[in-house]
Amino acid sequence: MASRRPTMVEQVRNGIRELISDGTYTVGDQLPNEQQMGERFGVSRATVREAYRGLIESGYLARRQGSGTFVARIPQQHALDLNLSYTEMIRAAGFKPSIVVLDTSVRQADDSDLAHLAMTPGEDVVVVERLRLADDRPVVYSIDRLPASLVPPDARGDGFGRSLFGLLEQVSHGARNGRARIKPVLASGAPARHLQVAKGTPLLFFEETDFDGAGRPVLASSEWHTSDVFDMWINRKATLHSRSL
Amino acid sequence: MASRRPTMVEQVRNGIRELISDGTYTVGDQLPNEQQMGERFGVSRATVREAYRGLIESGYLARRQGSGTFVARIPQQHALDLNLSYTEMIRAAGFKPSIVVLDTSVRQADDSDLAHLAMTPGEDVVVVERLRLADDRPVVYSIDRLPASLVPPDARGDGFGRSLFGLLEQVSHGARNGRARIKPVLASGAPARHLQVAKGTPLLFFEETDFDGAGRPVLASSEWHTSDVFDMWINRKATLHSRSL
DNA sequence: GAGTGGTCTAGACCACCGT
DNA sequence: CGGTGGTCTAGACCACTCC
Repeated sequence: MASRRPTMVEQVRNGIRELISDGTYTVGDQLPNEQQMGERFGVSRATVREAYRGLIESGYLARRQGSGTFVARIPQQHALDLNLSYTEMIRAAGFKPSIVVLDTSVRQADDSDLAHLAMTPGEDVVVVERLRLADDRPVVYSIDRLPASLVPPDARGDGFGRSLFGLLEQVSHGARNGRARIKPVLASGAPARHLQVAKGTPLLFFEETDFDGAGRPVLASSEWHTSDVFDMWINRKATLHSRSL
Repeated sequence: MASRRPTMVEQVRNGIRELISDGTYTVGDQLPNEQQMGERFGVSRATVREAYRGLIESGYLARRQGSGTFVARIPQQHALDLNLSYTEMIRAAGFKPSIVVLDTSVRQADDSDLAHLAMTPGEDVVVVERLRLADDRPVVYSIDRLPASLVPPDARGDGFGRSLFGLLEQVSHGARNGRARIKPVLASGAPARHLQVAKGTPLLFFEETDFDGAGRPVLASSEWHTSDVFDMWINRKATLHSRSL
């Protein structure tokens, strides 16, 4: 796993991040235009443009045609659409994140697994039940499933006995994008018990599938979220939907 | 308001959409590579790349490095992050959308308006209370506020008496992106009554601000959503958050 | 009108994927 | 290995915003 030489775009992107974090530019400021920034880093305008694009997509910058590129007014670190990692979200919201593994097991894939994880009948799935905490307050109770075939062969001894959790961490770091169905529900049973809320408390329920870079499903999760510790955000944008499609 | 000449990128984008909607390529198919598609439309590779990029961002296509560009497996028309228009979402989910205006009024901006809509004390806001239906079943009850200053001068006669709703339509079509805080709540009061659900039914509550192309807030909404008529989706993606920012 | 981002070209080389 | 997308350059002109 030799570390790759960073691309020009990455170098420029990191350079810009540094210019912001060291206070050279701050929230609301206009950045140098694409040409000037290119000269500063010794790259072409197209390269700066690509670097800016990435920072815009992750919410750091905002572009306004005809006027300039600006440091975004609102830090959007814990928007659901820009982050797959609850650990990061909790940290970005200003809390200390932690995770408790409640249970781990291995079983045969059921119909839901076959559908969500593109598995074939008879394959095994690994199931992990976890609780996430923000400053020791429970905020997410989740049941995660992943194909056992994603386990490296050398870790498959005695029924995955050792660290299913480490495995899951490894898999979830490989996840690049996901698709969540969201739904409001009333707390009851295990979610209510683990999140330490009264039955009937409103919770957010997510049914999510995460995919790796190649578009393969690697993780299916059912998650129950409390809403009182920190806010959940979604960035929305209009896309031009053609009538013909 | 002369209609602009479509750019090459737009032409290519529409051409590709047509190739998909007429069945030349279907879900899961690999598209011609960037070079070939460029030859087909008589444009450079960079132009095709930009067209592909837009279609990927709106969920129609998926790119896999080293293998190709494909028609996305899953139509994502009614994902919350890719669509600002509930009318479109309802339609995409296969229902007939309609809207009932329950009430319209004008009042002075309160503190919440000042904060969300970047207004100055003493300005007026227009308030519209609406109910959206999917095949005549109520699905969203909302209270929308917008700065009265967005009303064209010639429509400002007698306290905006005529069609506040048409005005809101006009403004909301100008909205390009938004930011929603989501929260699960229990139905009660006006939302329960208008959505025709029992008190205590779990609802999704959105507190949303929408912005125009220049980043100006144009619309602040409080929305209560039922979850039983159609599903709400969020597309999520991992973004590389630097530790320094 | 000056300055900005938006589009576009032609060509090059690299990194990754599958066979 | 061949084919794909990913990166990068140098230069040009257009469209928009704001003074």
